[in-house]
Amino acid sequence: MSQQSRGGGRRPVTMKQVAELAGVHVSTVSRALNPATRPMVVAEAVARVMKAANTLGYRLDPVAASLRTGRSRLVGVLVPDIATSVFTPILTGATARLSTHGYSAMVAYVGADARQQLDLAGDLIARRVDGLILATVSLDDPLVGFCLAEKLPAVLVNRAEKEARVPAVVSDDMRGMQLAIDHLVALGHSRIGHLAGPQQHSTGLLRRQGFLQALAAHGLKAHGLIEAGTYTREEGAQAAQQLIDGHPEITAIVAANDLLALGAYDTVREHGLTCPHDIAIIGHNDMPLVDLVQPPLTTIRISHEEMGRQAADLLQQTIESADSPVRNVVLPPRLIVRGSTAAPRKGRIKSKA
Amino acid sequence: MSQQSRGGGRRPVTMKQVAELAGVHVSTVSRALNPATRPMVVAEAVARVMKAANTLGYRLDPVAASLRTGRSRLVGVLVPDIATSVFTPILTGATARLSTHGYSAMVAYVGADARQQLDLAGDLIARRVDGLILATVSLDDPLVGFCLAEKLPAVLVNRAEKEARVPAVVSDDMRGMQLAIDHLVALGHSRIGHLAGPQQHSTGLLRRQGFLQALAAHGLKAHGLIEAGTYTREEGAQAAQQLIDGHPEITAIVAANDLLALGAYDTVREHGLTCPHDIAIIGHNDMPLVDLVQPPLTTIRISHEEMGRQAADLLQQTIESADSPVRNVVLPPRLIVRGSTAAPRKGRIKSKA
DNA sequence: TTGAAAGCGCTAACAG
DNA sequence: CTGTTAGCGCTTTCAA
Repeated sequence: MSQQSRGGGRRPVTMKQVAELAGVHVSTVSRALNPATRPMVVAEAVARVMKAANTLGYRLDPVAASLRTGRSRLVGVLVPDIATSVFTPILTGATARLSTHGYSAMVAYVGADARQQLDLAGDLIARRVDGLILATVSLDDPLVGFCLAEKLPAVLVNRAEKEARVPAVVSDDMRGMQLAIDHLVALGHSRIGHLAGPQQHSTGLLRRQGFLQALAAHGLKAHGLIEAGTYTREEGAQAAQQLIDGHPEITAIVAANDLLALGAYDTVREHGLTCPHDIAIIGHNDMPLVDLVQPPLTTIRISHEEMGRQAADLLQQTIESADSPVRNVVLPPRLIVRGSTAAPRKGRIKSKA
Repeated sequence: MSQQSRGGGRRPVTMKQVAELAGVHVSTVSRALNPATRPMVVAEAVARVMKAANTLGYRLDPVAASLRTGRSRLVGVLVPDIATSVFTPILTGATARLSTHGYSAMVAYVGADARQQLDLAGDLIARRVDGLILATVSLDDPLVGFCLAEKLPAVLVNRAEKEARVPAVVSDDMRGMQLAIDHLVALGHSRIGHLAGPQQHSTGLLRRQGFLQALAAHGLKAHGLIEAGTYTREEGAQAAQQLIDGHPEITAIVAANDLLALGAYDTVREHGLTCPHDIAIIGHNDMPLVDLVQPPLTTIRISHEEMGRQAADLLQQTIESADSPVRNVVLPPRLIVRGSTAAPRKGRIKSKA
C-alpha cells in the first residue's frame, strides 16, 4: 500500500495529527478550520485546534479536500500564446486578484486551434478547476458552449462573444474608436482609412464598427478599410500597403491595435514617407514601448491589468453564487496623444520610394 | 454523504463504470490503462478495457490519482510579475514542452518579496506539484534551499545561483558581453561605459564580469560602471545620467539589458545628444519591438523560448530520475547589429541641453 | 494474470 | 456541539 511520496521532504502534517494534539476528533478539526463551519464548534475547542495546527505547521491538503468536495479553489486561464501583447498584464492582474479570493491559477497558453483548446479545457476540468477565464474567444466560440454544457463557470476577458452567454470584461471598443476619430477630425483630417483587425474577434469587429460609426457622426465616410487576418506587425504592414495603394488620398490611418499600427509604420517608411507628416497613424491598446518607437505612437489606452482584476472578481462571484445574472463590465478607454498624429498634409502623397 | 459537484455537467465517468462495461475489476482497468503496468494484463483484456474506456469517454481523474500516489503531473512555475519582458516567451516555451511530457503548469506571477515567494511555493507544494521551474532566483536564493530541503525537484531558468545546487538553463551572459565589446571595439570604440544590472541576479553579475573581462582582453578598461537597482527603463535612464555625468568622454554604453538601454535612450535624448552619433548604445535580450525604436537597438539575442523548452526538459529528467546529476545548460547568445551602434564621434560630447 | 481490500486526507450526513 | 462513519476515485499490496 506504500504511499510513494517525493524522496523525503518530511511528509506533510495531517489533520489527524492535529486532532490528536488538540484532543478532539478529526471532524472537529475540519469544522474548526473551515470558516463556514466554524460556528458549529465551541470557541474553546476552536482555539485548541488553531494552536495545535499552528505548532505543527499544518496545511490543509487541497487534493484530498478536492477529491471529497469536487471543488478545488483552482481557476483555469486560457490565453493566446503570443509574446508581444496585452495578455501579460491581464494575467498578472487576474492571478493577483484571484489569490486574494483564495484561488490559484492554472494558466494555459494556447494556439488558435479549436481542437487543442477543447482538449486543454478538458484537462483543466479533469483537474476540477472551479471556473475558467478565457482570453481567447471568437465571436461564437465552441469553448463557451462547452462550458455552458458542463455548467462550468466561465468569464471572458478582453474579447467577448457576439451574444452575451457568459460574463465578460472588455474595453469599450467602439468608444475607443470614437476617441481616435474625434482626435483626427479635430486635427483637420477627413480622409481616413482603417486597418481592421480579425473580424472573428469582438475587438476587430467592434473597433471596425466604431470606426465607421464615429466617421458617420462627423458626416464622413471611410477612405479604405482593409482587414488584417491576425494582429501582427507583418499583417499590418501588408494591409497598410493595400490601404495606401488603393487610397493614396488618405491622410490618416486608424489601426485596430498597436501591432497593426507598427506594421503600418514599416510600410510608410518603406514608401519613403514620414509619419505623421504624410500619414498620421493611431493605434489601440497602448502596449509597453510604443512610446519609444519613432514617432511615439498615439493610441487608445486600455487598462489591461484592471481588466484582469475585474475578470477575477466576476469569476469569483459566478462561482460563489451559481445563478448570478450574466453581467458585463465595460472599461472606459483613454486617448493618449503622442507623436504619430498631427495636422494633415496638403495634397496627395508624393511617394519617394 | 452527498458529493456536491458542479451544478450539473454530467458527472465524469469513473473507472468502475469502465470496469463493468469491460467485464473486469477496477484494478485491472487501472493496470491496463497505465503503460507502466500494462504488461501485467493479458492483451485481450487490455483491448476490452481500452474499448470500454473509449466508448464511455473515460478520463482518468488526476485528483484521485494524485491523492493516492502523491504525484500530480503538475509543475509550478514562478515568474516575476513584470509585463515588459522576456518571461512570456520563456513561459510559452516551457508550458508547451511540459505538455508534451504530459505535465500541466501552474504559473504564479510573483513580486520580489521573499516571504510571498515562499508562501506561493508552499501553496504549490500543497497542491503536490512534482517540480518547480524558477525564473525568479537571486544568486543565493532561500527558495532553492527550501526546495532542496523538501526534496522537491527544481530547475532554474534565465537566472542561476552562484553555486549550482540545482539544474539551470541560462544564456552565456559573459559571452554575450564579449560579443558586444568585440563589436564596439571593431567599430573603433575604446572609451566604453557599462550600465550594470542588479547584482543580486546572475544576469547582472555575469554580464558585468563579462564586460570587464572582454574589455581587458582588448587591453582596455571601463570608463564608468553604474549599477541599476532594477531592470527598468527609469533606472536605466537615471544610471545613464550618472554615467555620462561622471564620464563625459565615453563614446559607447553597454547595458545589461534592453530596458536599461532604452532608459539610456531617454537620457541621451534629454541631453540633446543623438545615438549612435554621440553615444553608441547596445542592449541585451533582443526583446520584441526593440527593432522599432529610434534608432533600432543593437543588442544580444537570447532565445528565450528555447530556454523555456530546455528548462521543461531538464525538469522532466530531474523528476523522472531522482538523482540525475545537476546539469547546467548554457545557450549561446547572438549579436544583432542595428542602428544604435556606429563608429565613435571624434572628441568630447558637446551637450546641447 | 486477476480480484479483493485497504487506504491516500479530507468532508458531511447522521446520530447522539 | 461533537464523534462516528462512509466514501470521493484511484493505486497497489496481498492472496489466490
